[in-house]
Amino acid sequence: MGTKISGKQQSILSFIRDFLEQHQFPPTIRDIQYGCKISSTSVVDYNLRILQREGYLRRFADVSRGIELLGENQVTGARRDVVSVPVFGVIAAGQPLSIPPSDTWHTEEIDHVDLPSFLTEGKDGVFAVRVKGESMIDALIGDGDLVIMEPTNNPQTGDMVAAWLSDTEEVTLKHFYMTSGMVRLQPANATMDPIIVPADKVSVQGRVVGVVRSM
Amino acid sequence: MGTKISGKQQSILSFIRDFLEQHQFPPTIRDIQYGCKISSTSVVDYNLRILQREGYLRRFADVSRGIELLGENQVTGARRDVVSVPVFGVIAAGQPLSIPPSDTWHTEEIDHVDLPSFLTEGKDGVFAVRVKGESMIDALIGDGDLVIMEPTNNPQTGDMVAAWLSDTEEVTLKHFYMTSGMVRLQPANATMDPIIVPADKVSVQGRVVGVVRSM
DNA sequence: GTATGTTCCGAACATTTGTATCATAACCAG
DNA sequence: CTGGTTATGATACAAATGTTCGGAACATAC
Repeated sequence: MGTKISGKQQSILSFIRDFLEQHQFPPTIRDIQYGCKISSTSVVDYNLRILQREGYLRRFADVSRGIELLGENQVTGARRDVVSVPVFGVIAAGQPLSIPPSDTWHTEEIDHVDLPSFLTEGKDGVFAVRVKGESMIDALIGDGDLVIMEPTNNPQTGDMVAAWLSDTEEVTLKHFYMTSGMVRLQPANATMDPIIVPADKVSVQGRVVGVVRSM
Repeated sequence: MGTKISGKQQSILSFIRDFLEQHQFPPTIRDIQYGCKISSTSVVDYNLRILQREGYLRRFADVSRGIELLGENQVTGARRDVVSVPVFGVIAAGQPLSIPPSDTWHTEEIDHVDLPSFLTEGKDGVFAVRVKGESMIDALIGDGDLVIMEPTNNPQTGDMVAAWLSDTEEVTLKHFYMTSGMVRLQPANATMDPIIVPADKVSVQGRVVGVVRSM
């Protein structure tokens, strides 16, 4: 930001921020006028133009309340870095994880948790599962951890996936490698042996994109 | 919420949510009209009244874009389930972790990350440290993980703490037990041996309250 | 069928609200 | 002081936008 801004501009900026906190929409020019005890709408407009030129905010012409705070000033911005994802019951070694159809995700029955957006960036349909038991310690995942997953049917080589093994009837979290009809599931802990099974005995239920542990 | 809402109302609601995501202000009646392919503004108004009556949103009479989403639907707003915490460099086995004074936390030099509030609930002065290296795998913590900590000098028995061992000059994350002048540091992995050292050779730098892993 | 309530339509209306204009004051360098 | 830019004021205008209203279309119950 090139220049420093005047006291009046500072006051306008923080008024907009406060207004945005209280209501859920930006103020009008006149809201700012009264809020900052400015004598005329044109003065507000004048200063808003400067604030825009200096990169503090963005305006939309002819749009009522068309003010968007930028960068540091963003009030909703911090909250915008958050994504609410549904939590589907528990995942344990001995039971498949059932994923409800996505149109039911927003009912009250399903618990949600807010996650920082860097966990879900670029992913789609992300959901979370609570881990029960110690069966996934080899993936550095313990009892009570929240595993963040992205649904997928064709994982990339090396991805950590939640895989259902139809032979042993269990879910496991391992790194995925596909080689000529066979699937190798490699524990994150290198000292442990991989599982190698025919591709048709494995169904991948999702790709692990993150883990959250709370103590 | 008492009644179920119609498909059109559902569509209006999610349009508002999407609009709020993209811009930083709610849509006008006509925005909704075109966005949801509704034939008249009065129909939008009609359905908005219902949505308000059912508690999905709140409207401000005669105020342009005077729509506020409520509860579940809230995109931006008085939502406080997120906390922004500072991230202090890296923590590695071989180096002490230096915690800057708290009055410098909000400068731009320091990286921040938004965390779901359930991780920091009831805690004070929470900060995060990025883990480098595999030295903490016995605590189910891997390379690149983000460890969330609460500063403390007198940890409770059983807490997982970040401890600096002055003898070996290293930081380690272990469960803390104090017995008559001696401190026992117990790895989370039960098969590994605890470290037992005199209390004056240990300085506890913080209590681990959570872990976040992103892949 | 009739009756009744809900949902929708189109258009007109009234207010809100951004923008433009012009004049004046304040400031600053020369 | 004098010319320039910058900041302020008051007001008017036009576009954006919420609201209203009579009636049509549709469903549901009697």
